[in-house]
Amino acid sequence: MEDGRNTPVNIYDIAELAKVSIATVSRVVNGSDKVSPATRRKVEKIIEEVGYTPNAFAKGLGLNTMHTIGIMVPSVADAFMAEAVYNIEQELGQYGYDCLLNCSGFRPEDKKKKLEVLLSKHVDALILIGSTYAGHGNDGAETDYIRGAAKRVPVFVINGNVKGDNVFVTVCDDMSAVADVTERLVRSGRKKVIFLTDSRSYSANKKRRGFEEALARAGLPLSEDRIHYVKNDIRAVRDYLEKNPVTFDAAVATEDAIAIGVMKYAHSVGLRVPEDVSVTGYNNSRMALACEPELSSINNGLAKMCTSTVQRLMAVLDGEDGQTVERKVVIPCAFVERGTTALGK
Amino acid sequence: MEDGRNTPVNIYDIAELAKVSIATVSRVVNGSDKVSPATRRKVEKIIEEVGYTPNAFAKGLGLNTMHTIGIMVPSVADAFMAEAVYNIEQELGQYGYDCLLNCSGFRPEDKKKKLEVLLSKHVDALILIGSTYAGHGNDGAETDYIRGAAKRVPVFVINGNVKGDNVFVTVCDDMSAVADVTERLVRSGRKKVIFLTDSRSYSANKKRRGFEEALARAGLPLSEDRIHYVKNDIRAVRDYLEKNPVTFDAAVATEDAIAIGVMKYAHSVGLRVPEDVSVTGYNNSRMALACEPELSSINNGLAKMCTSTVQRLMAVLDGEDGQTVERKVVIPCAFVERGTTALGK
DNA sequence: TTGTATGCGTTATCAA
DNA sequence: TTGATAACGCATACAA
Repeated sequence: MEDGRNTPVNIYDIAELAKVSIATVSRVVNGSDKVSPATRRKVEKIIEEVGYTPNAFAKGLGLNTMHTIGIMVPSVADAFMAEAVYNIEQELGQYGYDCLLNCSGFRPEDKKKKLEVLLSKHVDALILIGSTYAGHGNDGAETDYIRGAAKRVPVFVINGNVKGDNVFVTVCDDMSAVADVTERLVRSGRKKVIFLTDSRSYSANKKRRGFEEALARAGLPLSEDRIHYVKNDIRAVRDYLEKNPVTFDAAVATEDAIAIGVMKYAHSVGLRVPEDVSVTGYNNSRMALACEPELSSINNGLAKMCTSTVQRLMAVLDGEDGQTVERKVVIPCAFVERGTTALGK
Repeated sequence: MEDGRNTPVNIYDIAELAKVSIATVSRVVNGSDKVSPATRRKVEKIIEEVGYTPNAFAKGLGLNTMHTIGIMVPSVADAFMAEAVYNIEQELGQYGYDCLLNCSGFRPEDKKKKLEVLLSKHVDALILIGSTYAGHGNDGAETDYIRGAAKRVPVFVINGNVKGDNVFVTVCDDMSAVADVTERLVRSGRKKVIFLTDSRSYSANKKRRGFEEALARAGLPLSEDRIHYVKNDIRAVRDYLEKNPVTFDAAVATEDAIAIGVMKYAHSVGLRVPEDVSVTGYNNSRMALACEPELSSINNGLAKMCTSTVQRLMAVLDGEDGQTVERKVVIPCAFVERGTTALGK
């Protein structure tokens, strides 16, 4: 043991060296005011000298918390998820909580398994990010595993609607956002607006409904070739459109990458953006600034969703168990117009 | 307590209900083969009925590990960091380890503080991602805090070189990669290649040195206006070039976003890519596919760096303390040519 | 194969 | 202001 590391020094060692009881050491470490200045200094000196650090597991065992929140996302490599995790991590840090991160993928059995892993580590609460955890937005069997988890700790879902006791959700108003932008495209003179998405999740379905209602309000037919399910991948979307000829003069996409795929297609067949076709993306990611022209995109208020989630999480942990904390919060979206549309006011 | 949640059931409860000792319950839970099938079934039945889960803190206290690795990045909102975290999380999960994630920012005092937070949670090891943690790549005072942490647990640094006992590093061969691509640009007939970076980190300095050596080998002068320090932001780079007129026919950037900023500038002043100017990026991120034409970029072998890191981490935790595990691994980079260069073979 | 007893390192209660 | 001691819940060496 000459390398200096792995020197397990505990509260008894400190007590012995300082010639006090472990209770006094504990008081010093935790900043109790029931310690005389003299003994405090004495104990602090020893602690400093031997480099004592309290054992977090023992502390956790006694207090029944290690101030850790479990975060689950399908993949943190996705830009949207990454930003969500970043926001949440920063906010939780402010309150002295840390993040146990878990990437579950999209397969239901994996989600369940990973959720169990997180729970087994005795986290204080769970935050699930992404509409993939919400099934189709109801309280059906597909989200039973979330309600199961909520029997143990409070569960917060971002961007998905799940009903259940001890389950709190934060969503954005996707439907209105898509309806608004679709309506504005039509009013600006576009005759054939198409809708592209990569998912049938709760969130994607809300967007689709917004699109369909806007068409209905405008008295436009909802033909089959208005709706397209594609992969969330620039090249895949371009290839899809090249292989499946659809004529359109505006495209509403539920992901920025999909929108850029549309732009790539337009470029390859000689259509000008926005003169010949308008394109709108979703999430207002950094990618929206990478293409040319820059992509108009819907900002879904991610930062606000994260802030609200963490605030309510803290309220719940602070013991406001029950009705005082909002079960569901809806954040409005904002359309950020750039060069791929010309909607005017 | 009628809501079913927060029902603390421990090993003693199970033992009592199953009429066995806690040792037997423990054996069942941990899959020991020293249990008769009959008692196993009996105990499992009770566990199932009352929904018993072992307390992770108590387990951690006894075994002195909770199988958790601390991950530190400056910001997980950055695409490169996010992908690194994703890779690592997936790999660690295979070995039954979880990630405590911490975003430190770039300020030295914050890095130290956050590192302390991670250590205070009694993680089994630390992984620091990004050359920002490496200072200037030496063993100077600026990285003392890392060696300090390494006195407590093994520390793994990705993309940065730090010397120290119990410190393991994984880097990519940035210098060769930049030197190679610069050389090829010159050979393809470019007269004035410029270099753009956003940092003076260990990694950025290696890239700069590669650029300078390539110029030297080609017998080209290294005038001051060859090297440019800019912000890692598309618009900022475009604005910078518009305000600081430099003539160039090729640009080597240390981030994809910087390269795209150069493309935006070229577009705004009517320069064609790649006919008038060649542009190369770094990290081969998804953004490289978003611009038009698609961006040639250097793939820094992130996936391989992560794999190597986790493998060696496991080796160290498995008790191969010492010399058997490689202290430093260098991963080669690969140039991915797309539409912004025309280097040929 | 099963049970008993102890240690792991805290915090908190209660006396002094 | 300080100290002794009991939880906290588990794993495990040792005994039976």
